[in-house]
Amino acid sequence: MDKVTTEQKIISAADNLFTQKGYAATKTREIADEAGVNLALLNYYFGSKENLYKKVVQEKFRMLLGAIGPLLSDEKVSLEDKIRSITDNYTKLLLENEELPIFIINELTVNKELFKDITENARVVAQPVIDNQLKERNIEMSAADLIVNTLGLTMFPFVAKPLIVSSGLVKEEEFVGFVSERREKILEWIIKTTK
Amino acid sequence: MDKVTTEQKIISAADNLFTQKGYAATKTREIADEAGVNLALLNYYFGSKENLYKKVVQEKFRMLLGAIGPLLSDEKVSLEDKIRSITDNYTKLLLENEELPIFIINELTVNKELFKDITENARVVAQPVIDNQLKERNIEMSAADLIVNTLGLTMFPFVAKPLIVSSGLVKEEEFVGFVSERREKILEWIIKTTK
DNA sequence: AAATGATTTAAACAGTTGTTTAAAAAATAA
DNA sequence: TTATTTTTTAAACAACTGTTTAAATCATTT
Repeated sequence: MDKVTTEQKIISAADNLFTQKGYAATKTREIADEAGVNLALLNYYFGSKENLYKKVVQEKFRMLLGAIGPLLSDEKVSLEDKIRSITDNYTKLLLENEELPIFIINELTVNKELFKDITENARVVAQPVIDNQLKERNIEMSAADLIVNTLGLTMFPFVAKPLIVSSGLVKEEEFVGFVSERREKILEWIIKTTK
Repeated sequence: MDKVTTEQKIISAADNLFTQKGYAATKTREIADEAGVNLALLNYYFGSKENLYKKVVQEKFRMLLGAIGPLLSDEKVSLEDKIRSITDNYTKLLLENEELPIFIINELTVNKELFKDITENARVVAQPVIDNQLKERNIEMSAADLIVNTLGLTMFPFVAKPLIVSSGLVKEEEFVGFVSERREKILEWIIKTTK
């Protein structure tokens, strides 16, 4: 009873190809082939390549922001828990979607126009809350630095994976272990930097 | 006496467009237009679009690796000086070439084939040296973590700039100040994490 | 000045691109 | 069943792609 609709087949194929090769390098005929579907059906169901792309991008954005967005601005969540949430949620998410940050960042750079409507709704209002929490505990670091450091230590290995692996710093087969072990260390590191 | 050769005009235009929009989205006619040069001259001087692209990529790679490569494996350079060199050199380099890391990382992901010959010559052999320096000073951190942390804290703001700015964490006009101030703090942070 | 080579040009080439069309097939409703 | 709508198909479309051609222009050498 597994009825995969034509729309789903197309979305899934488009997802694979767009995240792998980017917007411009992905051809509509490729998507149709990978989906095992007639070319004209892309336009029948989604109108245009650009529209199909936006569908994929919006979903990726939700994944990336939904993983931490609400948590950060919650006053009842302690600083430690926030940091732990970021590292835990993102390490888990990115292990399952290694291509996610590169795709988001690159397409955000290359296709700025296509993203405007999405990013305008994504403003994080967490800064004042975190600034307060830092002040209460007499930590002199800014919220921006704290968040960027936590995100950087967590996400950078995934973003720079091709660089890290090709330079021999971490071998491909060690990568999962490498980032998994970091997950536990990052909270300790971050706490040390605030003292 | 400023004779800019046709080759230079083409390379410069190609550099701009490739780093801005990636390989597939950049059209040869665009490059010719931006260079103010006849379309056929791209092939006359560089043979093909792919060849022209490789010229640009190799130069970018040299910039990114040349900035720290030799330093890291030098036993006479202390750990502190290595970290300081990474943050200083990269902050300076990336302030002048903000698009560099995204370009390298993305094209390394999307156009793996085009990079094989380049990356194979780029192996960093710094790990054993740094591991020794860490052991001598009774620091329990691994070389991989130390390098990834230092690179991450330094480069991540540039890599994730579109994300950081569009989320409102740091405003566009504050960005230069933000990364400049981080440059001095990163060494302190890194040292704290090793204690 | 004439001859030779390097550079530049406009035009054309063959293949690819995203999209549309009109007819066929399949699914649903009457 | 027949009628109607939805889905799928093969073919065509016009525009765009990277590249090549052959002639024109320019610079250099004899």
